[in-house]
Amino acid sequence: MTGRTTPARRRADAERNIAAILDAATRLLSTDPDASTADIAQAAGVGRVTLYGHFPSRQSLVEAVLEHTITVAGATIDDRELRGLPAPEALARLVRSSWEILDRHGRLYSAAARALPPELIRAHHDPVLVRIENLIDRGRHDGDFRTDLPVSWLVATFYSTLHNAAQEAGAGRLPDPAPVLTATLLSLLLPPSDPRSRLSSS
Amino acid sequence: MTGRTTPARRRADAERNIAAILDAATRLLSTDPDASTADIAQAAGVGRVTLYGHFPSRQSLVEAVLEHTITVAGATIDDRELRGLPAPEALARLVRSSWEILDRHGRLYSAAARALPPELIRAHHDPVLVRIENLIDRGRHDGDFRTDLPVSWLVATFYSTLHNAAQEAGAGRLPDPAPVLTATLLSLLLPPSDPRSRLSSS
DNA sequence: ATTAACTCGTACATCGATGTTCGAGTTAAG
DNA sequence: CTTAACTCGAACATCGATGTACGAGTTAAT
Repeated sequence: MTGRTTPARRRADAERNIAAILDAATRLLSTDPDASTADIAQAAGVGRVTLYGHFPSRQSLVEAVLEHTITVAGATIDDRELRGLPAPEALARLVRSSWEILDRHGRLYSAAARALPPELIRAHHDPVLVRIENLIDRGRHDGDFRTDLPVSWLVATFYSTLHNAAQEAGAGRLPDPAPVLTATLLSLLLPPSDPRSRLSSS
Repeated sequence: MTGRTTPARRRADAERNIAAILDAATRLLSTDPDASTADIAQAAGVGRVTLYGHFPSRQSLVEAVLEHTITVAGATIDDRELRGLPAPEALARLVRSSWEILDRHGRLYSAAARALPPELIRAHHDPVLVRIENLIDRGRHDGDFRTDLPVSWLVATFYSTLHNAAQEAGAGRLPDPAPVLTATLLSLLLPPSDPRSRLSSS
């Protein structure tokens, strides 16, 4: 609820600052989930009081950032062109083009999890997560992805691996993440040929 | 430096409390990396002052916990019996028997990363991490594990997946983690048969 | 039984972060 | 140009966490 019930016409000035704050908060919170409002305000080139003028509490700011990130990521990860492709190819392209955005999305998501009550998190529908899940699901139905492991596990591992790659890349231990990431994710998702890596459906 | 330069004979009483504090700290910090000294003291059944009597600062406590965890994990993950086995089999057994300990080790490690300066972290040699790396390395030399991805990446992904499994299991989304985890890790480590999941060595 | 080690609660100083208030200055909008 | 919206810094209250000081009570060791 960042106040869009009434049009609430703001001055151009204010609008600009709100955007700057949101942007700075997104940037800072994705690297340090515990960034202070003071840091965020400074990074946005704005007084701390101004920040509180627009966001009544730190929590509401985090919430707005979450919503903002979900929107941005959802717009960027436009999968219309991926619809026609076989799932493995679609996933490879998706990762190659936007693993960074996906990772930031994931980080912000867990930053929000630290600062927001769980029910508030769950209240935000997350189209990105849904899309990933749909993609994996489609691959399974087409026989391109493995079906011996639960979908929820595959999705979780997908994000976990993404985050891991971003960490490693950030630490300089992984110069060119995209290809490595793609290979790893496909190893995870493609049907296992070796029986040792197949879950025996006891 | 938790003071083992001189024998420093302590009263049985004190010894017991130190153990209790260390134990409680390990327990709390592995779930919440930001647990307060007050919480830890209470969980240990000890006054906060007593805690500071043994550990001059929160930081030194975290450091002691890290060392303690490394020792315990190192003792439990005794791999003598795994030496003779082929790497994939060894890894499967290792995961099946001690993924929880490995995960706790990983969590504490990242908890320590939050509270300790990086150079202090690096100062603690970590036999567990080394062993995992050795195991993966051995598998690669034997032709059992893939060589198209960097070892450092495989190790990082190993831990990341472990942690992910613990998260999912904790949230009740993964009733029986061990087999799923084993299948996932082997998919990651075994040489890829499908060229789509193999890193093209450009 | 004596002593030294240890424990405990309470109280206090400090620090950093959140959120609020005030008042004076700027700036967009009509 | 006038007004209302907005911004800003400084100051303040509050809170929780860390770390210290004191003093009286327990408890292990010899």
